[in-house]
Amino acid sequence: MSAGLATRIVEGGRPTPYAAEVLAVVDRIPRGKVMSYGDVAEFVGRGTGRTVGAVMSRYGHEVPWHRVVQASGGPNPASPEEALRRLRRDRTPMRGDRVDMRLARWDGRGR
DNA sequence: AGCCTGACAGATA
DNA sequence: GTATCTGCCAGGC
Repeated sequence: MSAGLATRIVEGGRPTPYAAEVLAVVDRIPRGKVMSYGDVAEFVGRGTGRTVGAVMSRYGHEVPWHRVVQASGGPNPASPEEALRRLRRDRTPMRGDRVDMRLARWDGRGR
């Protein structure tokens, strides 16, 4: 069985330049705001939601990972319960178990 | 250089 | 609301 991208995206345990850019953006998302995987890719200027997800699966623990959500507002699929707790703690605008993207989406400005 | 794998997203039924 | 399908692209092999 071969390792997936999530475990292969790094080399020598160090983030690739792309991974570092993704992490830098995620690290700046303010409390109460979120970005979708696709939003992060767009903001970084390369990659797609999939590649951002690959970075998050390997390095999520180093940043406010719960603030990266699905475009639908759905929480992090790896730890949805914990993600929801943290989002509520952040006072993120929610609609049930989904983030209200209209109110909570961060445009990358400020901070 | 080519193939493969994804913590995605939009379109469609 | 759900289920499929298709395009996407970085990175490891």
